[in-house]
Amino acid sequence: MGRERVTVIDIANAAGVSKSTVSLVLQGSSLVNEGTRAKVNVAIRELGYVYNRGAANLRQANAKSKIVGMVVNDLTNSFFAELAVGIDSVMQSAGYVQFLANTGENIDRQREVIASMREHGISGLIISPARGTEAADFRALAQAGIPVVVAVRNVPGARVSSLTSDNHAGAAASVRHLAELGHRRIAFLGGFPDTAVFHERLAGYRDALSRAGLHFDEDLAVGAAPSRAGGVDAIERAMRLAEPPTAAVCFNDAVAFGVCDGLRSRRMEPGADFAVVGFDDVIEAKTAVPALTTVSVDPQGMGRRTAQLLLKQINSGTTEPETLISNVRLVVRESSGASIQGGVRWQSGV
Amino acid sequence: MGRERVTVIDIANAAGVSKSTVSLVLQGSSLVNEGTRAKVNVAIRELGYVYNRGAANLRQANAKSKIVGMVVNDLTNSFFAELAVGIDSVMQSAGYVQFLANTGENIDRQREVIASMREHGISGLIISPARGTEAADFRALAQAGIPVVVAVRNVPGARVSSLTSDNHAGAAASVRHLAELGHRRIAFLGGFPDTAVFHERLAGYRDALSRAGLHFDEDLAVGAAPSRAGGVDAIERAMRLAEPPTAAVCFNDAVAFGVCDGLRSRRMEPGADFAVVGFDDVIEAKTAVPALTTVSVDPQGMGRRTAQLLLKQINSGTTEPETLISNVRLVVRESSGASIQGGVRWQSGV
DNA sequence: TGACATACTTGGAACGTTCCAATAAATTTT
DNA sequence: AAAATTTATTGGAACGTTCCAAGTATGTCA
Repeated sequence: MGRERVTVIDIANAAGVSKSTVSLVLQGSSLVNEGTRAKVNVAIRELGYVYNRGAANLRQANAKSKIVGMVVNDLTNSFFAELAVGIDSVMQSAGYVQFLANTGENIDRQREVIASMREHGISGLIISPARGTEAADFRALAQAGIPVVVAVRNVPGARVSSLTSDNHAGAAASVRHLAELGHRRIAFLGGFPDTAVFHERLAGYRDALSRAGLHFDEDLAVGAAPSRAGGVDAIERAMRLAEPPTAAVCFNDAVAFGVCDGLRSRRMEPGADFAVVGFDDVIEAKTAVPALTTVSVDPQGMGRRTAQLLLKQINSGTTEPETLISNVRLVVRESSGASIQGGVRWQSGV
Repeated sequence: MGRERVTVIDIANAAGVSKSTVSLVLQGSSLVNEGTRAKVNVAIRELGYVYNRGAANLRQANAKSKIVGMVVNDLTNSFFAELAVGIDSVMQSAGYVQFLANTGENIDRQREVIASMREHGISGLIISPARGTEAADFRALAQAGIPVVVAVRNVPGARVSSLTSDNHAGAAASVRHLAELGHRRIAFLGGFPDTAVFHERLAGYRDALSRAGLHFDEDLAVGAAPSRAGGVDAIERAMRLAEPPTAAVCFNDAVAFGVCDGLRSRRMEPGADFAVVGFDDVIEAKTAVPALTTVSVDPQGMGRRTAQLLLKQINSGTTEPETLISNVRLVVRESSGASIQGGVRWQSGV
């Protein structure tokens, strides 16, 4: 099995040239004669030579390693899986290969994997940070001149690039949609008030409310875990109000599904008796019953843009932070009660 | 920014010892005096030293690189995302870091990423191969003594380890379940007949059929793309038969969801008017309406086992192929019509 | 013809680590 | 007290590549 490694020297001998010439061929230099190049390439093929990037990278200390790191907080969430696919497609085309690590919101794991990736010589990092990530977690990388792009979630105070979705606009569009359908009591359900994402979405909600001539009722903004269970909880608290809402903008799709569950246990049908709007447009959103009206953020596209941003920073050698905001768009389906009419109900998502 | 790299020599000078001693400390050797070790560790911390695994790996040519590769055919499929998470958790604990690449069933991409990973010095590869992968695609790796584990899908004729789920048993259990509910016309829907997985599941279906005293009707086995659209297609063809089925074992969950869609467009309610069983137990299976009865293969657990198998091979230095089959279990939910009774319906999956 | 440019090719040093054989100092054995 | 053993430390070579300065032919110009 494990034969001895074939090196440039072996192919130099086989081709009757020096190792320097072989190196030039490998780099596609125009300095080398066509005939020599052909001889070398033959030898490469015949001996089954495999380029050793580790060695190459060791020599050119300053140069880039063609490896980037990618750290996500929860890969089982299809949003992040899609994000990863988007990033991967761009990186592959650029000749990069990527490390992937899942932190599962565990901040110690996150620190470990970042350190490990650094030892392996990544030339850039894309991270969807675990909850509780601090600016300090990126300081070492920044000091070493390794560009970092934070995706999806923001880390307050960190001087790194970021790409987030337009939370403000998304929430605002949801409110506008519900107001146009005639709703006057629109709730904002779910989410932890200690995150930047929460505040951005809440602000979009408030702004659109006042723009629609509705006043902001503090009781209608009910925080809860950004999960299905949190959604159940939130809708229950909201419906116990003296003047309950007739519609809700939810923090994300998971909350929206929970709200639907909660409504049903009160014998109300989402879409018909109460309008629900989500955020994220996860895969299940369009196949759920009723199909979820939600804000689509195109995770793959976001992944691609994130990758491009990182590549730009790697190539330019700058660590100057850049902040991008990804457009979102409201996808109207059934849960907001707008499209329920004759038959369409079962067709969507096919 | 990009300060000069701190090397063992720098910390050797700072600590007043030789680079060799620093190296010993880094490797946790017991040869070095406690006091010296402490001095060195202080210097490491103060200078912000980062271990250069590339250089280390270059020296110990034979040794393992602490990098493994992972290639999947479709990361957007939550099955593979979960598989990746399972692999990741084991690899992280073992101090490995993994490359991830998504091929999207594109065999050329697959070849490229495998080559690229090899240049980067992976010491093992886990792959869920793209359709059309041949044994030859792994030959170079095998020759270099790099262990390969094929997961989920088999590659005929390849002398590499594999870990697949027990397709035969899963399909058989589904049939048994449906037969016990009184169904006599049970269809097998979806899947491409040119894959090993298809044949294994079909064989399980046939065996269980005859064991239940039912005869195999060729018309009831209808192939189709293993996707939601394929499921719609398959159920439509099946229902047009002179003697249509009353239940179906589906190739996978995507097909099962398509079958549900198709049934509804014929005004039949899956679970009540027709029994549907899926395969895979993807995340959406339990939250769908009706919740899907399906064969659970525990993708995360499979990922963990796959990773363990690869680690074993890396550590033992053997490329001797090993074939593992992962247990499966039928999860009875609503779509097979077995559990619909008073209230439970909306509770599941919350 | 000699000076000079052009087109290739090359040996050796360097990158940051580990390993080996050698050494020095402290301790034990004879 | 010399020899042997143990305990700690070390300089230099090596891993596979790239880069640099320098080399050898050729061809061109005055």
